[in-house]
Amino acid sequence: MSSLVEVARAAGVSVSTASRVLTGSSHPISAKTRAKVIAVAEELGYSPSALARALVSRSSRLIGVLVSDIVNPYFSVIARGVDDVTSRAGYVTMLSNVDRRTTTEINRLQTMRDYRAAGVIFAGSGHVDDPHAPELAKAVRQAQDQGLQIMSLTMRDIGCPVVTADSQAAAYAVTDHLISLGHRRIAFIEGPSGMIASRQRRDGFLACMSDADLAESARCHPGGFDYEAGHTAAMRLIAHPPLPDAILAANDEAAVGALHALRQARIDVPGQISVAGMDDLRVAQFVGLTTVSLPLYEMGAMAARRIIDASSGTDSTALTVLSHRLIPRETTGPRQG
Amino acid sequence: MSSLVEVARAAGVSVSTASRVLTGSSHPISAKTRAKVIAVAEELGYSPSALARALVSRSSRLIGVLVSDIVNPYFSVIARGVDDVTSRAGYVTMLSNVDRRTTTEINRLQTMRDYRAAGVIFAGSGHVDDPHAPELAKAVRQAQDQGLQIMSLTMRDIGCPVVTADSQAAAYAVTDHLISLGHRRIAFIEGPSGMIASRQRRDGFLACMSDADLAESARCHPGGFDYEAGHTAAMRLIAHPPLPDAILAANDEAAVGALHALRQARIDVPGQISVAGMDDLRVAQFVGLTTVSLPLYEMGAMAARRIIDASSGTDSTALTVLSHRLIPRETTGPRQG
DNA sequence: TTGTACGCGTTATCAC
DNA sequence: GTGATAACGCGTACAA
Repeated sequence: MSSLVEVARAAGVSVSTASRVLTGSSHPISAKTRAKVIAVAEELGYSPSALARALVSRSSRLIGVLVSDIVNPYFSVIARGVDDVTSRAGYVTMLSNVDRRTTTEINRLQTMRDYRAAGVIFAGSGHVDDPHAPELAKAVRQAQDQGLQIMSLTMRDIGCPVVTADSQAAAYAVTDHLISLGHRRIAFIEGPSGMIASRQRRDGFLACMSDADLAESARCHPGGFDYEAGHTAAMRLIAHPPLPDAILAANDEAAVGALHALRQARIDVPGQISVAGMDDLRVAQFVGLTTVSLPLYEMGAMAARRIIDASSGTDSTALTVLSHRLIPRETTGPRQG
Repeated sequence: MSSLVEVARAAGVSVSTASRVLTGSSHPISAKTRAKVIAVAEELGYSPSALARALVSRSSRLIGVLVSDIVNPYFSVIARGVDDVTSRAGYVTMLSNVDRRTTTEINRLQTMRDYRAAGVIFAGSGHVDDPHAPELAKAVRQAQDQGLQIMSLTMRDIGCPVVTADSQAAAYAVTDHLISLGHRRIAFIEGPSGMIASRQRRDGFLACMSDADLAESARCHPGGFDYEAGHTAAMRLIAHPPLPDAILAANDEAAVGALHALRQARIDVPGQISVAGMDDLRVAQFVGLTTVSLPLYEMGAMAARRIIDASSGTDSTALTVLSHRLIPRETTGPRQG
């Protein structure tokens, strides 16, 4: 309700003096007036308009994060990483669900640009051969021209710095783990078709199989990133024997779906077949799923940190790859017989 | 980069005219100039400053939501409900994790007030006998005085409209379901101590037991809202036979923890013991957990809707209670023997 | 150490 | 139909 002028008037000082006190400026102020101003501000319940502040400083302390769906734990962990950094720095996190739609991403980026966000983080992966990609790239460029720091958490050609995990290498690592356990015929349940993330994970799987001279016994099956997809894919595998030695799903949730399908069919895991996933989300812990941990929290946190630091001058690297880690648990074991 | 003045200048018109065109005002404008302005704006990549706009209109199109932890699916579903409504209305969602700390809530509310948010939604439950409650209430009042719409998704005395579910009644409903299956000795694994939400759920359980003349065989055990808490509590139950007829956990995640503890101990569910939870989150579907569905998405969506509507005059009800629904699944069954 | 005055980008009021 | 101009609330040179 009360503005700086009102505080100043009530304290019997000029706006500049009040401003200097309230912003904690280094400008010298007598202890008397400082105390007076602070007291009055407190009494009037003064709330500095971040809007006006941003208007004059040409950049707000707002940081946007674009996720596919915040209900997906993959993204909520990222969002948490972002928010922990932003709020600790006095920034505010703006969240938007884009449901993997590039046009929605463009829209939301535009909106956040309208608010003169300090930066925007693209958390989701793009589509392979996305017809809207150029349009997105253009929107990104415009935003950058206006001073926004854009960051992506996946490899996609939108012309901005990237903080990511090497998901191909991660897929390679779990696959290698399965092979080292003696498994040869390994089925890969793919992610949603057309997503860059899906392709990377599959490529990692195939690369590892190929390097182990097992290209022949690698099988890729259509799937998705959710429980149902994993469940369905596993059901199909069960329906067409022989069962593979192991199943690797493109992410944990699908792996859990597959796991349950196997258990429902009374197939022993890891006795008869091993199962592994990717991401190491909470659900993987719950069911004791072997997986590979991706630095999701750190990706969000680091991207946010970059944006904040960039505002104060530091220049950011174009590509940062954070490391993953294999997490062997109880759903994988040595090959029997 | 380019402001309204620049667009106006480049189009050879006044700022007012440019503004009228770009805001889609009803003010009459010649088709010629309109087209010209639009073309120029497009070419210059004009992005209207939502900041300046909010400054003059004294309210932004920002809506804040305060959650305990966005990684907790309970809250991410709420956040999704909020964001679906806000973004469809051209608003932006601000997200903040407060880790159940009232002082943090106050801080974040303050920050969102600084941005002249249209409203702020408190998603988390408060603490019983919270010493900071008065301070929060005061902060809420100040925010309201400034025009912010404050909403709470739980019953807590902070002086704002509430959109919630009757969690006590929900707990009553699952308990009743267990009783109707013939169970008598029912153990309740409580939520985190000191939370209002925990108390409500326990009260619902106790009320139902009492109404069924089973107050004597009701047992409450300390627990929490997470997997580990449920797991630990169940382990303790297992260590001290006899086992109860059924276990009700304060939420789904704890119930899943308990479920796994039982399975690890080779105790058949629901053969030897029934297990139920509350919330009906995704994990409950996965494991076939009997639970009660709370309208979390709807709560978030409706609260957001209220805020947006209130900005355009409609007055909001003080208390709205959305309905829950019992979801019987495979972890509960009739009492044996 | 304190005060004055301008500009940030819009919208809205009023005049032409 | 169109165009000045005054707010909105703040930071900040510049002056005193």
